[in-house]
Amino acid sequence: MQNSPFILVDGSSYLYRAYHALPALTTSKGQPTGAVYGVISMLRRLVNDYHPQHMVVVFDAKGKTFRHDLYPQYKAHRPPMPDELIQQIKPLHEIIKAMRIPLLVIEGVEADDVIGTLAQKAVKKGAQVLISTGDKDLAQLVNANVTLVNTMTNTLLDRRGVEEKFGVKPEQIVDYLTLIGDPTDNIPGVLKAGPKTVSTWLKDYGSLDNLISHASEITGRVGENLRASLNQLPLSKELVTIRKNVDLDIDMEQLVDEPDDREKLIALFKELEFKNWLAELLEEHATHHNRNYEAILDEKTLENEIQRLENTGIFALDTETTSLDYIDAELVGLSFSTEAGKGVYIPLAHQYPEAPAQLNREWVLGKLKPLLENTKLKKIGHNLKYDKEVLLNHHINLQGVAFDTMLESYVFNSVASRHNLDALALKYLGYKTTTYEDVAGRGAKKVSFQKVPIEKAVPYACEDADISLRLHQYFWPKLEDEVALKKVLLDIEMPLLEVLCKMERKGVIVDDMLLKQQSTQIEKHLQELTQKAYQQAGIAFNMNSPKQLQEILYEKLGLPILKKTPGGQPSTAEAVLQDLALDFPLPKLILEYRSLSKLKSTYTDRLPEQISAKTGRVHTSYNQAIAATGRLSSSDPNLQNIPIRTPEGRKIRQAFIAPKGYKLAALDYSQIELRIMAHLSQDAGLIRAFSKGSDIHKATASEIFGVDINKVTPTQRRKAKAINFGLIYGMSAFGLAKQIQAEREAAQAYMDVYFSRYPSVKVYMERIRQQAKQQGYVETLFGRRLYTPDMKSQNMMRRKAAERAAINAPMQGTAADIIKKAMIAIDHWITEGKIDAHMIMQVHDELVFEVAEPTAEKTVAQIQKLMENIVELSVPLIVDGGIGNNWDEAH
DNA sequence: CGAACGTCGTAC
DNA sequence: GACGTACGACGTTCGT
Repeated sequence: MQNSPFILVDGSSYLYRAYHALPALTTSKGQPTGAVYGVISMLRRLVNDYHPQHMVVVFDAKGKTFRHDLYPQYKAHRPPMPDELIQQIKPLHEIIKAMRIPLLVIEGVEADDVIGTLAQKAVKKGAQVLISTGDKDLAQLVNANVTLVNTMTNTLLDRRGVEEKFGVKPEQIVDYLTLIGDPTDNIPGVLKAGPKTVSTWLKDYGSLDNLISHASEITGRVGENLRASLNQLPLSKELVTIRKNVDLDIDMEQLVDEPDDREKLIALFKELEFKNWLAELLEEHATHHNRNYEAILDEKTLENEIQRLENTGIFALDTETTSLDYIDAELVGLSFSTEAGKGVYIPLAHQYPEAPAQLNREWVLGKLKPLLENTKLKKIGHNLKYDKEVLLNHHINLQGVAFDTMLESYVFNSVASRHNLDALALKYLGYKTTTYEDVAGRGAKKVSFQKVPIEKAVPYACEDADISLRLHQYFWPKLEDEVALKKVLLDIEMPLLEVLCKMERKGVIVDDMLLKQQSTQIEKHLQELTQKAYQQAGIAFNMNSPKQLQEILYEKLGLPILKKTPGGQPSTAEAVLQDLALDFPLPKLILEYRSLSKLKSTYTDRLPEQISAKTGRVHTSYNQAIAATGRLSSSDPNLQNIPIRTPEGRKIRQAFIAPKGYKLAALDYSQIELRIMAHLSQDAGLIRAFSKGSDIHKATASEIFGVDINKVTPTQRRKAKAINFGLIYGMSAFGLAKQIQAEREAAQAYMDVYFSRYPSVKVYMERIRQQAKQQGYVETLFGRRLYTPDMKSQNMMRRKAAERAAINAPMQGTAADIIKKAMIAIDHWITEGKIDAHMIMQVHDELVFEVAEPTAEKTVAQIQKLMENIVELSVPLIVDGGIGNNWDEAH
């Protein structure tokens, strides 16, 4: 480093070259960035290659220079700088400043002259100078101490290099350039004298002066041209000569490359969408950041740490485990953080050759148990439901779970695509975390966390606790300021975390023998269907492949194309096949095949595989921070989409059974979203219908078809039902038409009549649209917020979709809030009353319980009351309940 | 060979 | 183009 050169960068030459050489990059907003990118990548390379202590970037100033005074036609033919280039100068200068590289723009002189002067000064101070430029003119500055580098082409030019390239010595470059001239700068040379001729002349005569004295000796046309140019050559020489004595009031010692202004640089890279550099910067940010992470490997340190955590009273924690599956997961280590930037990691079960001795897991957990189970010590973490479950595997019941940053993020803005720690750190803290893949590998190379070396595990694990703490420090003040959001977090989501934890761990018994029987039956049926289909098609094909099916149906058999997929392909979707099935046999077979094959692959085959060997039950994961509206989602397996609508599908529910001495009870809210619509819109007609306890679809049919409620036909009710559901989903007349197989105009007429009968519903929908557009979000009854950024999208489709989502969200979201509140209340009631019942499943508007047989009826009746009275609306909430030996029977 | 994507189908 | 919210199976395509 001591010998690092003094680097002078000819910014202007690179700016032009980058602009012309590189593709015209722009940001998504259309700001041109190609030239900035080119110049900055060149600067970054220089810094990386040379680690210079002294460096300066020089740009031409705007306006005239002394050369214009000498020669008015100087650069007269230069076209003005293109707009796209002008726009890039400011951001470029800003980035260079943020990189803390000194930047010079001197009025009245060109960058070359500044560089020439600085080079001279630096050499006098004994420095080796490296001039980075794309301009050959600067070759005149090369000497024993000054070298050129073209960072774009990666070529160095020292004395020998100059001789090789130009055929003359560096001292002769000025004369060389004078004789050749420079058409771009409008500097005249000798006509017809190019590089070859001129280098020969200079080899023979040594210098321009000597050549001029012997001008008469030069033969031919060029000789004549030379003699004709004699008068203006001195001027040309003056123009091409780079000044080394510009008056610069600059202290060379101050031209120092300093550490970046990270924040500024991050902001600029974000703005210009230089994503790779941004990521790199954030990564460095993480590794270079002032962090204090330590492993705890001895008893004394652990005891001190426990004392410290107790004294602090609130801390973040995270667990490292052997598996993502919370039932099987075992602890590999634990991390804690009490202060941003600090963290400790207690490795407990790292196993690899040369792994250092770690504290005994049982001993550590014994020590930590009082701390973790202390309700007064507040815990912060990210997705603590998982940590709580893992700790339960070690007989520790984590208490004092005060803040879950995943839920904080979700309540703060549920629309964010993901709420995982890495994404949040980047989004809200500008912090690039070390990912699990970074320490444990990915794909085939992925190893268990046990195999991760402790020195790698420490920064990873501590970071998780540390970042969670910092995220809490970010979110909490913002949530505290918004009373409704704060309540959603503290009164709904945080308590629900505990309820879901119990439900997941309890699991549900699935009769695998029954499902396997069903699989066998389905398989037989599928075989038959396949054979029939092959006969119809005249060829064997993969019934599961939409692509092959498409070829058979539309190309081979020439069936009419009724609809195309968004990708432009003829659709083989259910609705389409249903239409085709009216006239052709194959589509009907396919439909039957598909529905059975779906049942088999997704349910009857898969569910038995998902029974835990450890508990003999199926344990789903309820995800609390996925659905933008506030609903839960379920996965691994998804127990929220078990079939019910068809008899064959329904049979799968018969495999969900209760243990001995218990029954399954299912309770669901009747028409909850429509009731919420009645409440939110305060539509008198709708409220009246619900209050009377009418069949709501019949009531609607009675209104829109103008018949007595007792005279409503099944068809009328079906249509009314379609309208009711369509409203909740923001459906258009087109959608409704398709749903009820009517003309668009007819559907529109139904909707018009509906709105005239229920005018407040129309007002309400319009109000929601307005609200979504103006304030950018809509709310549930309890103030849960859903942002609707696409309401202002230029894209009509996105805008319309955003409108529908905005209309649906308050209803779907309020329903979600209500059932969540009910779950919390029921859990509380079961615990307090020591009721022999377990909540085991939630399916959006339905709760499923295992209830002890003798008191099943009574228990269900009480749960029903709790559910119905959890909130008072302008219309009654009705809960239907059932009890049975399996889930199907319980309905 | 696995990741990413598209299509389809199940639920509320 | 046209119905909101999810999860997941399967096939296809793409890149390592």
